[in-house]
Amino acid sequence: MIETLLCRLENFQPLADEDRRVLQQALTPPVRMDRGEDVISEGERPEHVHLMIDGWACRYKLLADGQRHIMAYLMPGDLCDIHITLLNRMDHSIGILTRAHVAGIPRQALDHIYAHHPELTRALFWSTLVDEATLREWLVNEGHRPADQRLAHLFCELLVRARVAGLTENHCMELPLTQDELSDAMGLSTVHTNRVLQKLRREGLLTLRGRTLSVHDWQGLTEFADFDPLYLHLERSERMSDLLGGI
Amino acid sequence: MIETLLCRLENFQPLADEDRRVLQQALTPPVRMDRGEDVISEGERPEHVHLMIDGWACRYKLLADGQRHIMAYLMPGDLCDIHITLLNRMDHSIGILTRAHVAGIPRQALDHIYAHHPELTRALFWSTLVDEATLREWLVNEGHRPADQRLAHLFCELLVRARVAGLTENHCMELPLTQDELSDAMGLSTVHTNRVLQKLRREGLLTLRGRTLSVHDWQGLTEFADFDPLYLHLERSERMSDLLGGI
DNA sequence: CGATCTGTTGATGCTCATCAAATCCAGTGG
DNA sequence: CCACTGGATTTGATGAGCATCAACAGATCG
Repeated sequence: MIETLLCRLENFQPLADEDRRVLQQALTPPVRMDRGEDVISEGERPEHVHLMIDGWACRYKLLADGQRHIMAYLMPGDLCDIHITLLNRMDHSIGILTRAHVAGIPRQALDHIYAHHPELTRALFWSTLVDEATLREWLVNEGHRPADQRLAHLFCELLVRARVAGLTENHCMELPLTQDELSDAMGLSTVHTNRVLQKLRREGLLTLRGRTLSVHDWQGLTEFADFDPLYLHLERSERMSDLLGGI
Repeated sequence: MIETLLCRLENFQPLADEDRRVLQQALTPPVRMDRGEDVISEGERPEHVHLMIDGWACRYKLLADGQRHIMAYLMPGDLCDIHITLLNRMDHSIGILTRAHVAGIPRQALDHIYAHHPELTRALFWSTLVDEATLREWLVNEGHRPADQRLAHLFCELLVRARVAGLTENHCMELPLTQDELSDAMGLSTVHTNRVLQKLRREGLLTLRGRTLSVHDWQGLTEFADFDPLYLHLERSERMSDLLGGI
Protein backbone atom coordinates (compact mmCIF):
# COMPACT_ATOMS: atom_id res chain seq x y z
CA MET A 1 0.00 0.00 0.00
CA ILE A 2 3.10 2.13 0.09
CA GLU A 3 2.71 1.77 -3.66
CA THR A 4 -0.52 3.69 -3.49
CA LEU A 5 1.13 6.48 -1.59
CA LEU A 6 4.05 6.64 -4.00
CA CYS A 7 1.65 6.61 -6.85
CA ARG A 8 -0.24 9.51 -5.36
CA LEU A 9 2.90 11.50 -4.66
CA GLU A 10 3.92 11.07 -8.27
CA ASN A 11 0.99 13.18 -9.24
CA PHE A 12 3.29 15.96 -8.19
CA GLN A 13 6.38 14.72 -10.00
CA PRO A 14 8.12 11.40 -10.60
CA LEU A 15 10.17 10.28 -7.63
CA ALA A 16 13.78 9.14 -7.79
CA ASP A 17 14.35 5.49 -6.86
CA GLU A 18 16.40 6.76 -3.95
CA ASP A 19 13.43 8.75 -2.64
CA ARG A 20 11.11 5.78 -3.01
CA ARG A 21 13.50 3.63 -1.04
CA VAL A 22 13.93 6.20 1.70
CA LEU A 23 10.21 6.50 2.20
CA GLN A 24 9.73 2.76 2.20
CA GLN A 25 12.44 2.19 4.77
CA ALA A 26 11.14 4.92 7.03
CA LEU A 27 7.90 3.02 7.59
CA THR A 28 7.33 1.12 10.81
CA PRO A 29 5.48 -2.21 10.63
CA PRO A 30 1.69 -1.84 10.31
CA VAL A 31 -0.36 -2.02 13.48
CA ARG A 32 -3.81 -3.57 13.50
CA MET A 33 -6.57 -1.28 14.75
CA ASP A 34 -10.32 -1.65 15.17
CA ARG A 35 -13.33 0.50 14.54
CA GLY A 36 -13.78 3.08 17.26
CA GLU A 37 -10.13 3.41 18.17
CA ASP A 38 -8.30 6.69 17.70
CA VAL A 39 -5.08 6.74 15.75
CA ILE A 40 -4.42 9.95 17.62
CA SER A 41 -6.63 12.27 19.64
CA GLU A 42 -7.16 15.99 19.88
CA GLY A 43 -4.65 17.66 22.17
CA GLU A 44 -2.01 14.96 21.83
CA ARG A 45 1.54 15.61 20.76
CA PRO A 46 2.21 13.25 17.87
CA GLU A 47 5.41 11.35 17.38
CA HIS A 48 4.55 9.55 14.15
CA VAL A 49 3.02 10.38 10.86
CA HIS A 50 0.50 7.65 10.09
CA LEU A 51 -0.21 5.89 6.82
CA MET A 52 -3.39 3.92 6.15
CA ILE A 53 -2.35 0.50 4.86
CA ASP A 54 -5.84 -0.88 4.63
CA GLY A 55 -9.18 0.09 6.10
CA TRP A 56 -10.68 3.54 6.49
CA ALA A 57 -10.33 6.32 9.03
CA CYS A 58 -11.56 9.88 9.42
CA ARG A 59 -10.52 13.23 10.82
CA TYR A 60 -13.07 14.50 13.26
CA LYS A 61 -13.77 16.92 16.06
CA LEU A 62 -16.21 16.61 18.89
CA LEU A 63 -18.37 19.65 19.60
CA ALA A 64 -19.42 20.92 23.00
CA ASP A 65 -22.81 19.21 22.63
CA GLY A 66 -21.22 15.86 21.89
CA GLN A 67 -21.81 15.88 18.16
CA ARG A 68 -19.05 14.60 15.95
CA HIS A 69 -18.05 16.44 12.81
CA ILE A 70 -16.07 14.48 10.25
CA MET A 71 -13.75 16.68 8.21
CA ALA A 72 -12.10 14.09 5.99
CA TYR A 73 -12.20 10.43 5.10
CA LEU A 74 -8.90 8.61 4.91
CA MET A 75 -8.64 5.59 2.65
CA PRO A 76 -5.81 3.10 2.08
CA GLY A 77 -2.70 4.92 0.89
CA ASP A 78 -3.62 8.18 2.62
CA LEU A 79 -1.28 9.91 5.02
CA CYS A 80 -3.09 10.93 8.18
CA ASP A 81 -1.21 13.81 9.69
CA ILE A 82 1.97 15.13 8.15
CA HIS A 83 1.19 18.45 9.78
CA ILE A 84 2.07 17.04 12.96
CA THR A 85 5.73 17.44 12.91
CA LEU A 86 5.30 21.17 12.81
CA LEU A 87 2.23 21.76 14.92
CA ASN A 88 2.56 21.24 18.62
CA ARG A 89 -0.73 19.61 19.39
CA MET A 90 -3.43 17.93 17.38
CA ASP A 91 -6.40 20.23 16.93
CA HIS A 92 -8.54 17.26 15.90
CA SER A 93 -8.65 13.48 16.24
CA ILE A 94 -8.21 10.68 13.75
CA GLY A 95 -10.55 7.77 14.28
CA ILE A 96 -10.64 4.31 12.74
CA LEU A 97 -13.85 3.46 10.88
CA THR A 98 -13.20 -0.17 9.93
CA ARG A 99 -10.82 -2.87 10.85
CA ALA A 100 -7.56 -1.38 9.62
CA HIS A 101 -3.80 -1.52 9.48
CA VAL A 102 -1.82 1.62 10.11
CA ALA A 103 1.90 2.13 9.59
CA GLY A 104 3.94 5.05 10.88
CA ILE A 105 6.83 7.26 9.89
CA PRO A 106 8.72 8.31 13.01
CA ARG A 107 9.23 12.02 13.52
CA GLN A 108 12.97 11.49 13.37
CA ALA A 109 12.83 9.79 10.00
CA LEU A 110 10.68 12.61 8.72
CA ASP A 111 13.14 15.22 9.94
CA HIS A 112 15.81 13.32 8.08
CA ILE A 113 13.76 13.41 4.91
CA TYR A 114 13.15 17.13 5.30
CA ALA A 115 16.86 17.76 5.74
CA HIS A 116 18.27 15.52 3.02
CA HIS A 117 15.60 14.80 0.41
CA PRO A 118 14.25 18.06 -0.93
CA GLU A 119 12.29 16.49 -3.80
CA LEU A 120 10.53 14.04 -1.54
CA THR A 121 9.89 16.85 0.92
CA ARG A 122 8.25 18.90 -1.78
CA ALA A 123 6.12 15.95 -2.78
CA LEU A 124 4.92 15.52 0.79
CA PHE A 125 4.23 19.24 1.04
CA TRP A 126 2.32 19.02 -2.21
CA SER A 127 0.23 16.26 -0.73
CA THR A 128 -0.87 18.40 2.21
CA LEU A 129 -1.74 21.18 -0.20
CA VAL A 130 -4.07 18.78 -1.96
CA ASP A 131 -5.62 17.93 1.38
CA GLU A 132 -6.13 21.62 1.93
CA ALA A 133 -7.73 22.05 -1.47
CA THR A 134 -10.06 19.17 -0.67
CA LEU A 135 -11.00 20.87 2.55
CA ARG A 136 -11.90 24.01 0.62
CA GLU A 137 -14.15 22.04 -1.66
CA TRP A 138 -15.87 20.41 1.30
CA LEU A 139 -16.43 23.85 2.73
CA VAL A 140 -18.15 24.95 -0.45
CA ASN A 141 -20.09 21.73 -0.48
CA GLU A 142 -21.47 22.15 3.02
CA GLY A 143 -21.92 25.85 2.79
CA HIS A 144 -23.75 26.15 -0.46
CA ARG A 145 -25.11 22.91 -1.81
CA PRO A 146 -28.39 21.28 -0.81
CA ALA A 147 -28.28 17.82 0.73
CA ASP A 148 -28.76 15.81 -2.46
CA GLN A 149 -26.07 17.61 -4.44
CA ARG A 150 -23.86 17.55 -1.40
CA LEU A 151 -23.93 13.78 -1.05
CA ALA A 152 -23.62 13.33 -4.78
CA HIS A 153 -20.52 15.50 -4.76
CA LEU A 154 -18.99 13.48 -1.94
CA PHE A 155 -19.53 10.26 -3.87
CA CYS A 156 -17.92 11.75 -6.96
CA GLU A 157 -14.86 12.65 -4.95
CA LEU A 158 -14.61 9.31 -3.21
CA LEU A 159 -14.92 7.41 -6.47
CA VAL A 160 -12.18 9.45 -8.10
CA ARG A 161 -9.87 9.08 -5.14
CA ALA A 162 -10.53 5.37 -4.91
CA ARG A 163 -9.95 5.05 -8.63
CA VAL A 164 -6.55 6.68 -8.37
CA ALA A 165 -5.70 4.40 -5.46
CA GLY A 166 -6.67 1.36 -7.54
CA LEU A 167 -9.64 0.58 -5.31
CA THR A 168 -12.43 0.58 -7.89
CA GLU A 169 -13.91 -1.89 -10.33
CA ASN A 170 -15.65 -0.14 -13.14
CA HIS A 171 -17.78 2.39 -11.35
CA CYS A 172 -18.03 0.50 -8.08
CA MET A 173 -16.04 0.70 -4.89
CA GLU A 174 -16.13 -0.61 -1.39
CA LEU A 175 -17.44 2.17 0.82
CA PRO A 176 -17.45 0.98 4.42
CA LEU A 177 -19.29 3.98 5.85
CA THR A 178 -22.57 3.91 7.73
CA GLN A 179 -25.23 6.48 6.97
CA ASP A 180 -24.44 7.89 10.37
CA GLU A 181 -20.85 8.51 9.37
CA LEU A 182 -21.90 10.07 6.10
CA SER A 183 -24.26 12.35 8.00
CA ASP A 184 -21.58 13.50 10.43
CA ALA A 185 -19.43 14.53 7.51
CA MET A 186 -22.15 16.27 5.54
CA GLY A 187 -23.72 18.09 8.46
CA LEU A 188 -27.05 16.29 7.96
CA SER A 189 -29.25 14.16 10.18
CA THR A 190 -29.19 10.41 9.63
CA VAL A 191 -32.83 10.43 8.67
CA HIS A 192 -32.34 13.03 5.99
CA THR A 193 -29.24 11.31 4.63
CA ASN A 194 -31.26 8.15 4.32
CA ARG A 195 -33.99 9.89 2.34
CA VAL A 196 -31.52 11.58 0.07
CA LEU A 197 -29.81 8.27 -0.67
CA GLN A 198 -33.14 6.83 -1.67
CA LYS A 199 -33.74 9.75 -3.95
CA LEU A 200 -30.35 9.36 -5.67
CA ARG A 201 -31.13 5.68 -6.09
CA ARG A 202 -34.60 6.33 -7.51
CA GLU A 203 -33.13 8.74 -10.01
CA GLY A 204 -30.78 6.04 -11.26
CA LEU A 205 -27.61 7.85 -10.32
CA LEU A 206 -26.14 5.41 -7.80
CA THR A 207 -26.87 2.76 -5.22
CA LEU A 208 -25.23 2.29 -1.87
CA ARG A 209 -25.96 -1.03 -0.26
CA GLY A 210 -23.98 -3.47 1.80
CA ARG A 211 -20.86 -1.34 1.97
CA THR A 212 -20.65 -1.02 -1.80
CA LEU A 213 -21.11 2.12 -3.82
CA SER A 214 -22.17 1.60 -7.42
CA VAL A 215 -22.38 4.62 -9.66
CA HIS A 216 -24.79 3.93 -12.51
CA ASP A 217 -24.65 7.22 -14.32
CA TRP A 218 -21.28 8.87 -13.80
CA GLN A 219 -21.90 11.66 -16.24
CA GLY A 220 -25.29 12.40 -14.77
CA LEU A 221 -23.90 12.32 -11.26
CA THR A 222 -21.08 14.74 -11.91
CA GLU A 223 -23.41 17.14 -13.66
CA PHE A 224 -25.95 16.96 -10.89
CA ALA A 225 -23.27 17.51 -8.25
CA ASP A 226 -21.48 20.28 -10.13
CA PHE A 227 -18.32 18.21 -9.67
CA ASP A 228 -15.04 19.51 -11.07
CA PRO A 229 -12.07 17.33 -10.08
CA LEU A 230 -9.56 20.15 -10.54
CA TYR A 231 -9.24 20.54 -6.79
CA LEU A 232 -7.86 17.02 -6.44
CA HIS A 233 -4.89 17.98 -8.61
CA LEU A 234 -4.62 14.56 -10.20
CA GLU A 235 -3.92 15.66 -13.74
CA ARG A 236 -1.02 13.28 -14.08
CA SER A 237 -2.76 10.11 -13.02
CA GLU A 238 -3.26 7.62 -15.80
CA ARG A 239 -6.02 5.92 -13.90
CA MET A 240 -7.93 9.15 -13.99
CA SER A 241 -8.01 9.75 -17.67
CA ASP A 242 -10.99 7.57 -18.51
CA LEU A 243 -13.01 8.98 -15.66
CA LEU A 244 -12.07 12.51 -16.49
CA GLY A 245 -12.85 11.88 -20.09
CA GLY A 246 -16.33 11.07 -18.97
CA ILE A 247 -16.81 14.36 -17.22
CA MET B 1 3.34 45.06 7.39
CA ILE B 2 6.11 42.59 6.76
CA GLU B 3 6.47 42.94 10.51
CA THR B 4 3.05 41.41 10.99
CA LEU B 5 3.99 38.48 8.82
CA LEU B 6 7.27 37.94 10.64
CA CYS B 7 5.48 38.22 13.92
CA ARG B 8 3.00 35.56 12.83
CA LEU B 9 5.72 33.25 11.57
CA GLU B 10 7.45 33.51 14.91
CA ASN B 11 4.53 31.74 16.44
CA PHE B 12 6.25 28.73 15.00
CA GLN B 13 9.74 29.58 16.18
CA PRO B 14 11.95 32.70 16.42
CA LEU B 15 13.51 33.60 13.10
CA ALA B 16 17.17 34.31 12.54
CA ASP B 17 17.98 37.88 11.48
CA GLU B 18 19.29 36.42 8.27
CA ASP B 19 15.92 34.80 7.54
CA ARG B 20 14.06 38.00 8.34
CA ARG B 21 16.27 39.89 5.93
CA VAL B 22 15.88 37.31 3.19
CA LEU B 23 12.12 37.47 3.40
CA GLN B 24 12.09 41.24 3.46
CA GLN B 25 14.31 41.50 0.42
CA ALA B 26 12.31 38.99 -1.53
CA LEU B 27 9.26 41.25 -1.51
CA THR B 28 8.32 43.24 -4.58
CA PRO B 29 6.94 46.77 -4.10
CA PRO B 30 3.26 46.82 -3.07
CA VAL B 31 0.67 47.28 -5.79
CA ARG B 32 -2.52 49.23 -5.17
CA MET B 33 -5.73 47.27 -5.86
CA ASP B 34 -9.42 48.07 -5.57
CA ARG B 35 -12.50 46.29 -4.34
CA GLY B 36 -13.73 43.79 -6.90
CA GLU B 37 -10.38 43.07 -8.49
CA ASP B 38 -8.88 39.59 -8.33
CA VAL B 39 -5.37 39.15 -7.03
CA ILE B 40 -5.46 35.89 -8.96
CA SER B 41 -8.26 33.88 -10.51
CA GLU B 42 -9.26 30.23 -10.60
CA GLY B 43 -7.42 28.32 -13.29
CA GLU B 44 -4.48 30.69 -13.49
CA ARG B 45 -0.90 29.64 -13.09
CA PRO B 46 0.58 31.87 -10.43
CA GLU B 47 4.03 33.37 -10.56
CA HIS B 48 4.02 35.21 -7.25
CA VAL B 49 3.03 34.53 -3.72
CA HIS B 50 1.02 37.52 -2.52
CA LEU B 51 1.16 39.31 0.81
CA MET B 52 -1.57 41.62 2.04
CA ILE B 53 0.07 44.90 3.08
CA ASP B 54 -3.14 46.67 3.95
CA GLY B 55 -6.78 46.10 3.16
CA TRP B 56 -8.72 42.85 3.09
CA ALA B 57 -9.19 40.07 0.56
CA CYS B 58 -10.87 36.68 0.46
CA ARG B 59 -10.49 33.26 -1.09
CA TYR B 60 -13.60 32.33 -3.00
CA LYS B 61 -15.08 30.01 -5.57
CA LEU B 62 -17.97 30.64 -7.91
CA LEU B 63 -20.56 27.89 -8.16
CA ALA B 64 -22.39 26.78 -11.26
CA ASP B 65 -25.43 28.85 -10.29
CA GLY B 66 -23.34 31.98 -9.89
CA GLN B 67 -23.21 31.99 -6.12
CA ARG B 68 -19.95 32.93 -4.49
CA HIS B 69 -18.59 30.95 -1.59
CA ILE B 70 -15.93 32.65 0.53
CA MET B 71 -13.55 30.18 2.12
CA ALA B 72 -11.21 32.53 3.97
CA TYR B 73 -10.73 36.15 4.82
CA LEU B 74 -7.26 37.59 4.36
CA MET B 75 -6.24 40.55 6.49
CA PRO B 76 -3.07 42.66 6.51
CA GLY B 77 -0.03 40.49 7.10
CA ASP B 78 -1.63 37.38 5.61
CA LEU B 79 -0.01 35.43 2.80
CA CYS B 80 -2.49 34.66 0.06
CA ASP B 81 -1.26 31.60 -1.74
CA ILE B 82 1.97 29.90 -0.81
CA HIS B 83 0.53 26.71 -2.23
CA ILE B 84 0.94 28.07 -5.51
CA THR B 85 4.47 27.23 -6.15
CA LEU B 86 3.63 23.55 -5.95
CA LEU B 87 0.17 23.35 -7.44
CA ASN B 88 -0.14 23.89 -11.14
CA ARG B 89 -3.31 25.89 -11.29
CA MET B 90 -5.37 27.86 -8.82
CA ASP B 91 -8.45 25.91 -7.81
CA HIS B 92 -9.99 29.10 -6.42
CA SER B 93 -9.73 32.85 -6.76
CA ILE B 94 -8.51 35.56 -4.43
CA GLY B 95 -10.55 38.73 -4.53
CA ILE B 96 -9.96 42.16 -3.05
CA LEU B 97 -12.64 43.35 -0.62
CA THR B 98 -11.41 46.88 0.16
CA ARG B 99 -8.94 49.31 -1.25
CA ALA B 100 -5.72 47.42 -0.64
CA HIS B 101 -2.00 47.13 -1.21
CA VAL B 102 -0.55 43.78 -2.16
CA ALA B 103 3.12 42.84 -2.35
CA GLY B 104 4.55 39.73 -3.96
CA ILE B 105 7.30 37.19 -3.51
CA PRO B 106 8.45 35.96 -6.94
CA ARG B 107 8.42 32.23 -7.47
CA GLN B 108 12.15 32.34 -8.04
CA ALA B 109 12.83 33.98 -4.70
CA LEU B 110 10.66 31.42 -3.02
CA ASP B 111 12.53 28.56 -4.66
CA HIS B 112 15.71 30.11 -3.36
CA ILE B 113 14.29 30.21 0.15
CA TYR B 114 13.20 26.59 -0.09
CA ALA B 115 16.65 25.56 -1.21
CA HIS B 116 18.79 27.57 1.18
CA HIS B 117 16.77 28.58 4.23
CA PRO B 118 15.33 25.47 5.84
CA GLU B 119 14.14 27.21 9.00
CA LEU B 120 12.27 29.89 7.09
CA THR B 121 10.87 27.21 4.83
CA ARG B 122 9.54 25.32 7.80
CA ALA B 123 7.99 28.49 9.16
CA LEU B 124 6.20 29.09 5.87
CA PHE B 125 5.06 25.48 5.78
CA TRP B 126 3.82 25.86 9.34
CA SER B 127 1.83 28.87 8.25
CA THR B 128 -0.04 26.92 5.59
CA LEU B 129 -0.77 24.22 8.15
CA VAL B 130 -2.43 26.84 10.30
CA ASP B 131 -4.47 27.91 7.29
CA GLU B 132 -5.50 24.32 6.88
CA ALA B 133 -6.46 24.03 10.54
CA THR B 134 -8.56 27.16 10.16
CA LEU B 135 -10.28 25.62 7.19
CA ARG B 136 -11.16 22.58 9.27
CA GLU B 137 -12.68 24.77 11.94
CA TRP B 138 -14.73 26.62 9.32
CA LEU B 139 -15.96 23.29 8.07
CA VAL B 140 -17.15 22.33 11.54
CA ASN B 141 -18.66 25.78 11.90
CA GLU B 142 -20.72 25.56 8.74
CA GLY B 143 -21.55 21.94 9.08
CA HIS B 144 -22.72 21.79 12.63
CA ARG B 145 -23.43 25.17 14.17
CA PRO B 146 -26.64 27.17 13.79
CA ALA B 147 -26.43 30.62 12.24
CA ASP B 148 -26.05 32.63 15.45
CA GLN B 149 -23.26 30.51 16.89
CA ARG B 150 -21.68 30.35 13.49
CA LEU B 151 -21.38 34.10 13.12
CA ALA B 152 -20.31 34.47 16.73
CA HIS B 153 -17.55 31.96 16.12
CA LEU B 154 -16.37 33.82 13.06
CA PHE B 155 -16.15 37.07 15.01
CA CYS B 156 -14.16 35.36 17.75
CA GLU B 157 -11.68 34.13 15.21
CA LEU B 158 -11.38 37.45 13.42
CA LEU B 159 -10.85 39.32 16.66
CA VAL B 160 -8.10 36.96 17.77
CA ARG B 161 -6.36 37.09 14.42
CA ALA B 162 -6.63 40.88 14.29
CA ARG B 163 -5.31 41.07 17.82
CA VAL B 164 -2.23 39.07 16.93
CA ALA B 165 -1.70 41.27 13.90
CA GLY B 166 -1.90 44.37 16.08
CA LEU B 167 -5.12 45.53 14.44
CA THR B 168 -7.37 45.82 17.50
CA GLU B 169 -8.05 48.42 20.15
CA ASN B 170 -9.43 46.84 23.28
CA HIS B 171 -12.12 44.59 21.92
CA CYS B 172 -12.77 46.54 18.75
CA MET B 173 -11.47 46.16 15.24
CA GLU B 174 -12.05 47.51 11.81
CA LEU B 175 -14.08 44.92 9.92
CA PRO B 176 -14.63 46.15 6.38
CA LEU B 177 -17.03 43.40 5.35
CA THR B 178 -20.57 43.87 4.14
CA GLN B 179 -23.31 41.61 5.43
CA ASP B 180 -23.37 40.16 1.95
CA GLU B 181 -19.74 39.13 2.24
CA LEU B 182 -20.33 37.65 5.66
CA SER B 183 -23.26 35.68 4.28
CA ASP B 184 -21.24 34.26 1.41
CA ALA B 185 -18.71 32.93 3.88
CA MET B 186 -21.19 31.48 6.33
CA GLY B 187 -23.50 29.92 3.79
CA LEU B 188 -26.43 32.09 4.88
CA SER B 189 -28.74 34.50 3.11
CA THR B 190 -28.14 38.20 3.61
CA VAL B 191 -31.50 38.58 5.23
CA HIS B 192 -30.81 35.92 7.81
CA THR B 193 -27.35 37.25 8.53
CA ASN B 194 -28.88 40.63 9.20
CA ARG B 195 -31.37 39.18 11.66
CA VAL B 196 -28.73 37.19 13.45
CA LEU B 197 -26.54 40.28 13.80
CA GLN B 198 -29.43 42.09 15.39
CA LYS B 199 -29.91 39.22 17.78
CA LEU B 200 -26.25 39.19 18.82
CA ARG B 201 -26.50 42.95 19.35
CA ARG B 202 -29.69 42.67 21.41
CA GLU B 203 -28.05 40.09 23.61
CA GLY B 204 -25.23 42.47 24.34
CA LEU B 205 -22.52 40.31 22.83
CA LEU B 206 -21.30 42.60 20.06
CA THR B 207 -22.19 45.35 17.65
CA LEU B 208 -21.16 45.66 14.04
CA ARG B 209 -21.79 49.08 12.56
CA GLY B 210 -19.98 51.30 10.13
CA ARG B 211 -17.21 48.82 9.39
CA THR B 212 -16.33 48.44 13.06
CA LEU B 213 -16.76 45.34 15.16
CA SER B 214 -17.06 45.94 18.89
CA VAL B 215 -17.18 42.93 21.16
CA HIS B 216 -18.91 43.87 24.42
CA ASP B 217 -18.80 40.54 26.19
CA TRP B 218 -15.82 38.51 25.08
CA GLN B 219 -16.28 35.79 27.63
CA GLY B 220 -19.94 35.46 26.82
CA LEU B 221 -19.25 35.44 23.10
CA THR B 222 -16.65 32.69 23.24
CA GLU B 223 -18.87 30.54 25.43
CA PHE B 224 -21.85 31.06 23.19
CA ALA B 225 -19.80 30.25 20.09
CA ASP B 226 -18.02 27.26 21.62
CA PHE B 227 -14.79 28.94 20.55
CA ASP B 228 -11.48 27.27 21.33
CA PRO B 229 -8.51 29.08 19.76
CA LEU B 230 -6.30 26.00 19.78
CA TYR B 231 -6.76 25.63 16.04
CA LEU B 232 -5.08 28.97 15.39
CA HIS B 233 -1.88 27.65 16.98
CA LEU B 234 -0.92 31.01 18.44
CA GLU B 235 0.30 29.79 21.79
CA ARG B 236 3.48 31.82 21.54
CA SER B 237 1.93 35.17 20.79
CA GLU B 238 2.27 37.68 23.61
CA ARG B 239 -0.59 39.70 22.25
CA MET B 240 -2.82 36.70 22.71
CA SER B 241 -2.27 36.10 26.36
CA ASP B 242 -4.76 38.61 27.70
CA LEU B 243 -7.45 37.48 25.32
CA LEU B 244 -6.80 33.84 26.00
CA GLY B 245 -6.80 34.52 29.68
CA GLY B 246 -10.32 35.71 29.20
CA ILE B 247 -11.47 32.48 27.64
C1' DC C 1 -31.01 -16.79 19.33
C1' DG C 2 -31.55 -12.55 21.66
C1' DA C 3 -28.81 -8.18 21.72
C1' DT C 4 -27.24 -4.41 19.27
C1' DC C 5 -26.27 -1.70 15.50
C1' DT C 6 -27.97 0.03 11.04
C1' DG C 7 -31.41 1.33 7.92
C1' DT C 8 -36.25 2.84 7.00
C1' DT C 9 -40.71 5.23 7.61
C1' DG C 10 -44.07 8.73 9.41
C1' DA C 11 -45.40 13.03 11.71
C1' DT C 12 -44.35 17.64 13.39
C1' DG C 13 -42.11 22.00 13.76
C1' DC C 14 -38.10 25.07 13.52
C1' DT C 15 -34.46 27.25 10.95
C1' DC C 16 -33.49 29.50 7.32
C1' DA C 17 -34.18 30.80 2.07
C1' DT C 18 -36.75 33.52 -0.89
C1' DC C 19 -39.29 37.36 -2.65
C1' DA C 20 -40.51 42.06 -2.25
C1' DA C 21 -40.32 46.56 -0.64
C1' DA C 22 -38.83 50.20 2.42
C1' DT C 23 -35.17 52.83 4.60
C1' DC C 24 -30.67 54.41 5.20
C1' DC C 25 -26.30 55.96 3.64
C1' DA C 26 -22.08 57.58 0.93
C1' DG C 27 -20.83 59.32 -2.88
C1' DT C 28 -21.52 62.23 -7.24
C1' DG C 29 -22.72 65.77 -10.10
C1' DG C 30 -25.42 69.74 -11.04
C1' DC D 1 -25.90 72.65 -0.86
C1' DC D 2 -29.30 69.66 -2.53
C1' DA D 3 -31.17 66.15 -5.64
C1' DC D 4 -29.94 61.98 -7.45
C1' DT D 5 -28.10 57.36 -7.43
C1' DG D 6 -26.76 52.87 -6.32
C1' DG D 7 -25.34 50.08 -2.71
C1' DA D 8 -26.10 48.34 2.04
C1' DT D 9 -29.18 47.46 5.66
C1' DT D 10 -33.65 46.50 7.47
C1' DT D 11 -38.42 44.70 7.77
C1' DG D 12 -42.37 41.61 6.69
C1' DA D 13 -44.60 37.51 4.81
C1' DT D 14 -44.44 32.88 2.98
C1' DG D 15 -42.78 28.33 2.33
C1' DA D 16 -39.07 24.73 1.62
C1' DG D 17 -35.55 22.01 3.52
C1' DC D 18 -34.12 19.71 7.05
C1' DA D 19 -33.97 18.38 12.24
C1' DT D 20 -36.14 15.96 15.65
C1' DC D 21 -38.73 12.40 17.91
C1' DA D 22 -40.52 7.92 17.84
C1' DA D 23 -41.16 3.47 16.25
C1' DC D 24 -40.16 -0.44 13.50
C1' DA D 25 -37.67 -3.65 10.23
C1' DG D 26 -33.37 -5.77 8.86
C1' DA D 27 -28.86 -6.94 9.40
C1' DT D 28 -24.98 -8.52 12.02
C1' DC D 29 -22.76 -10.84 15.57
C1' DG D 30 -21.25 -13.06 19.51
